[in-house]
Amino acid sequence: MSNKPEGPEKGKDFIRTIIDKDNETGVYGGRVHTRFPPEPNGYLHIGHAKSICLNFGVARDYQGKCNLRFDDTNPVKEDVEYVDSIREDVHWLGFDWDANFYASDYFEKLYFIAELFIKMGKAYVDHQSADEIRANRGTLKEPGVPSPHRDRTVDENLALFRAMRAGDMKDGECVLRAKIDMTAANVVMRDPTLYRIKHADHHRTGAAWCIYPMYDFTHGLSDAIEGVTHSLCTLEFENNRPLYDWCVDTLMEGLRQPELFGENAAIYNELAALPGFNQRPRQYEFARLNITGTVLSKRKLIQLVKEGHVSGWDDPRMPTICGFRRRGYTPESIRDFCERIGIAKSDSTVEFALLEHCLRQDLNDRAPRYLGVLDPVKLVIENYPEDQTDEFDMPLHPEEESFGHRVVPFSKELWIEREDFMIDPPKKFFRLGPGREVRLRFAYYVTCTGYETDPDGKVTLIRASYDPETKGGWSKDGRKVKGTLHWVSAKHGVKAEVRNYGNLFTTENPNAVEEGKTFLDYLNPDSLEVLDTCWVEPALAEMKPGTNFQFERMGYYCADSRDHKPGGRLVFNRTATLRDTWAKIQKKGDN
RNA sequence: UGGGGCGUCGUCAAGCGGUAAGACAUCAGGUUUUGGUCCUGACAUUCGGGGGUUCGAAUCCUCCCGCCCCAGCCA
Repeated sequence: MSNKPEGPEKGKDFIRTIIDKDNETGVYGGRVHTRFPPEPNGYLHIGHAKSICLNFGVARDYQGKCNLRFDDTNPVKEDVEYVDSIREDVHWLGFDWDANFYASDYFEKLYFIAELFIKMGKAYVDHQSADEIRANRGTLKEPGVPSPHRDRTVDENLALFRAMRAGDMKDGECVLRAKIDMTAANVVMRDPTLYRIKHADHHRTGAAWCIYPMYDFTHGLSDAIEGVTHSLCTLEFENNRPLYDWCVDTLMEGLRQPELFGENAAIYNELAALPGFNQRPRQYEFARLNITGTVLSKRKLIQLVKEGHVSGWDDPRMPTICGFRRRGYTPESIRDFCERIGIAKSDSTVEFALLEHCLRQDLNDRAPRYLGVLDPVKLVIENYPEDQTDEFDMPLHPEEESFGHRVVPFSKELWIEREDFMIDPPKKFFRLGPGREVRLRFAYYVTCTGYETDPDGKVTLIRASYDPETKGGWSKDGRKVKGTLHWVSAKHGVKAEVRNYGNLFTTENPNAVEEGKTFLDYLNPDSLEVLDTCWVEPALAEMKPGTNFQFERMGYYCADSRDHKPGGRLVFNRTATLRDTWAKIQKKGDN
């Protein structure tokens, strides 16, 4: 299809450029292996989608592999609820892992690697309190001071570490630390903690362990064990890369010293035989995703859920994958978005409008069209016979005939949108007003002959006459109308609840808040609008939960996956509005 | 001079010494039985700033400025 001239591919991100280079030099023998490594301590959000699309996308582009690996090294924060949701969300996004591992799968191996480090004189047990360790770590500008336990003998350290594992010590009594450099300019390298004691049940390993490895120790080694080649993470881990390398390098060095293996030779030989130790993984960092108008930090999302500011992780206003799913976003639109934003190293905030564009582009192609009146006012066609009914065959998609048709009944009394009528309309208003003629979509031309109001001046009923010669919405005489309105037959319409969602926050950047305020002070009190007097065409009564469609002229909607019941209560979520140039014109007029 | 990163259109983002891609947004038109879609056009003489190297610099050197990350027994 593409007949572009050859040459260096344009627009490739820096990571793929690195991989190209690696493939040229053959460091990994052409292998490309990535992993998506979430901690199961919360639900995935759109920021994770960026990482997922990158990691799985790279594997796909290079015929490589991508693992799903749960970084489950902190049992007190993690739960199976989260691992289940993460697996579901990754699948829903359209990706499948070559293997699903857990860091906890490696607890035994990691433990022996820690022992190896001790035997190499590269790790020691420190009995300083957490406070003492912090105090002795120094500051960003001053070096740290060595622990008084830093020079314990190998035998002493080994005995202590084994006692840690055996459960002989209480939480916090001591830790295993890497012996690196207390004066390192990079604070991460000042004898980082490798293992801590937690007498806590783990969601997978139960009570088997009371010591748990730290992220920095676990991550690179897990990558190496799995044969990962390119370990992609976000920018805030740049400072951790030297430690990542230190752990992998130290292990490789240790594996070259069989005299240290002792009775655990089997496990060390197994490790040495893994591809990850001949072709060691490298970490690369890219900028995490920020989107205008929302928050993407786990802490804040948890707060929104726990404090009840939203109905749950899958509240359609949430930037979580399950929130977007329930809102009606398609996986295709999210993937398209992730491709368009690119991968780079500069901190950036993408406009929400881009995501919405991707969504609309996808839904325009695939959403069937229906008629629904959300804020109804009655329209009576005075010259239309009382007991007559027309049945209009209407296409489900304006451009794509393959969507087929459905039949929509029409009768004397109809519901139309309240905002489609004005008693005293301005010149650019193309809709209904006294004496004006408009088209009822796919039905007839009607002319407004009168209206009624209540004492407050609110329109309660509109009268009109129709032209029988315009059946189907065409006029044989070539007469044109400026406006086309959607409608629902009052006699045949079905009642529905519509939930319109707006921005969760009132500010573009809820992360940058005024002094003394929190992001919660910017919650939009009007982010959810529930309309429970809507009338929709009969065909929608049997719609399956989760189905995307468009209410013509109103927006993209989907049947709610929790509350919508075919044949029963109908609940529709607004996924997105249509682009609205009329609203723009109005706004201009106001100013 | 604590260390590590980053600065190209309003927002993302290509570009890697040969004379500023693309997308979103915005604006102006056209088509239209959705004020939708679609189509057309406009939109960085300039790449954080100053010097320098070069026939030629967003790309190389240098100084300066701004922003982000790091002192968890979190990830």
